[in-house]
Amino acid sequence: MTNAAHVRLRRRDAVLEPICDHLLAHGLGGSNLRALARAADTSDRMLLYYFADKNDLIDAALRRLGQRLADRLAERTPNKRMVPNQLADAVWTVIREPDLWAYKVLFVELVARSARVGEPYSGASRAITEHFLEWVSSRLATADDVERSKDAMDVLAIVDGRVLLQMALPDANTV
Amino acid sequence: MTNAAHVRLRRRDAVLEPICDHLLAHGLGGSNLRALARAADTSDRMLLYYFADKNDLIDAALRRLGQRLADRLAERTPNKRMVPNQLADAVWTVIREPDLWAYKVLFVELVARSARVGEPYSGASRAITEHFLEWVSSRLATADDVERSKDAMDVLAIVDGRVLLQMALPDANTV
DNA sequence: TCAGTTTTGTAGCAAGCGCTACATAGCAGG
DNA sequence: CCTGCTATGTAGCGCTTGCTACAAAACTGA
Repeated sequence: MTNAAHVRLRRRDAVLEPICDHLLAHGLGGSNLRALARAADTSDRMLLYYFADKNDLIDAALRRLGQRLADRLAERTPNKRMVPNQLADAVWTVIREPDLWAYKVLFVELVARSARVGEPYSGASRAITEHFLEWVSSRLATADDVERSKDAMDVLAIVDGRVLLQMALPDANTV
Repeated sequence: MTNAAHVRLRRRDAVLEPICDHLLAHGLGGSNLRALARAADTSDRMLLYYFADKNDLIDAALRRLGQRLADRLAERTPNKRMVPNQLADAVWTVIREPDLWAYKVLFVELVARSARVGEPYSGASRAITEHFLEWVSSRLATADDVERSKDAMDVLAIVDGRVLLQMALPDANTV
């Protein structure tokens, strides 16, 4: 019956939200099935009923987090097209707010894993990055398409570079 | 007797080299005591004889790796003082060579852990970063001291940003 | 040679992990 | 009410991990 499958999908979807929050708060390393189940007020047994395996669950959660980050950024960022350096500064300013900062910390962990472990991390990190790049691109004033996508990569590199430095030297005089 | 302790220290030192290599090749996540022992042609039992515990071992290895990275960079980089963008490009060019690239991948994993786990990762990542900053600073043409150390942070941020982007999108047209 | 110390091997513990087998409870249609 | 499917709890397996207990070997100084 299609209805049964449908209910399962809705449940799956609902459970994903608290799991994303747990992921943000404790990172990939602090997210085993039992802890995630507790966060979602269910059991590890049920998580593996909704999702094929842990990778499937993590993949879904990470993609949703990518979406959430882009949304929150869009909300808090001036809605006009800018020059690369302007945009980088704007994003950098917003992203240091504590709730958004957690996304970037998680992202760094994700990229590290994607380089070592591969799936599901590499797929998710690629998707999130491309998604982010697209959004950055949409806020850039650069006219030429090719040039604009290059600029977008520059913006992302600038922001991520500062993020990494800030993480390594938490109390350095921030730029 | 001092001699015994001395021998132990030498042994400790010798064992560290292959462990660094293993760390570079397999990352922190792929480095449990048994694997590290195999790499160093000894036993986990002996590693815990030379070092207080795993954290102690990892800490020592990471600090040595920081030293090694700075040395290798110095070898392959023009020995003259440069403007920030010049230096960033020079470092970026060198660091993409495969053997040096592994250092940066490991560094990203390290920073991710330092933000979540704390010691020994935060101590090591701070030490490595400061060491690196000092070296960058020594290659900068900037006259004023304060200004130069700011420039050094810029250089590091630029390079690390490109590293992270490259890791997330491995087959993107590199800048 | 012998006592005492340092070094090393063997074996295994306790905890955590992803995942599964099995049984039950709940609910649907006939 | 009965039958069959869906949903969920319980228990635990097999594996990995950091670390340790214990004893034997190897060495050292007298």
